[in-house]
Amino acid sequence: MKELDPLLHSQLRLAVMSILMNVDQADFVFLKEKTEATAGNLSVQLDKLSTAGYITIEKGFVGKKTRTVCQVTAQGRNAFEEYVNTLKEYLNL
Amino acid sequence: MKELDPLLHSQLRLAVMSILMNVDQADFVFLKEKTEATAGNLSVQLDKLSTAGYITIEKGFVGKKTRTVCQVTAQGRNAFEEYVNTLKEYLNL
DNA sequence: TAAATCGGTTTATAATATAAACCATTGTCA
DNA sequence: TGACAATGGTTTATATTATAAACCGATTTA
Repeated sequence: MKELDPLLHSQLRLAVMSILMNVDQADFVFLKEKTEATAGNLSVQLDKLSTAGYITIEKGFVGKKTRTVCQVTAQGRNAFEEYVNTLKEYLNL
Repeated sequence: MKELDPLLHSQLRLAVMSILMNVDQADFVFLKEKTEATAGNLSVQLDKLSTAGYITIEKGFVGKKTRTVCQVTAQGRNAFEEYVNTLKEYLNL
């Protein structure tokens, strides 16, 4: 049985990736609302995804407020698809 | 976003459940070979599934050797199916 | 200007997964 | 026979992970 990418096999990170796969880009606040995660947890998991090269994180401003925008990378997309395929074997889909 | 049953959202436990869903019953040695898990890890995870009521564990003998046989329960079956459905939402399947 | 809010990050803790060490019984073969 | 390996596990210690709590600087609000 193939290994399930441990970076994706985490509820919150998977939720984030799932959102980013459909949305082209999303900011911190949006992800927080959608996933209902705490800010701290989200921050940590975003870092991990970013360190792995699965997403990019851009910190900018909107007026005077900071804004953190995330986007899935090609590598992240591949990893996600591979994860889905592996999972299908586990689930008999 | 719905929660993913944390008892199933674990690589080894998911692998075990996946096998048991297709096989009516399986013994410890078989599960160990199929999943390539260490005996200790498998033992712990089987206990958790059993404590949760997702599988039954029967210890018996074949000749003089012990034999531990596992089977998925109705509750386990339901949980697995629910898990699959929830996951589909994450993966857009 | 004090207090609350926004948008986060850092850090401490709880939970989880995993492997290493161990145990009892059985087989092996010198 | 008696030492040693193998089988079929369990228990326990450790590494990893997830999570929330505490914190921080800037901004708005009263």
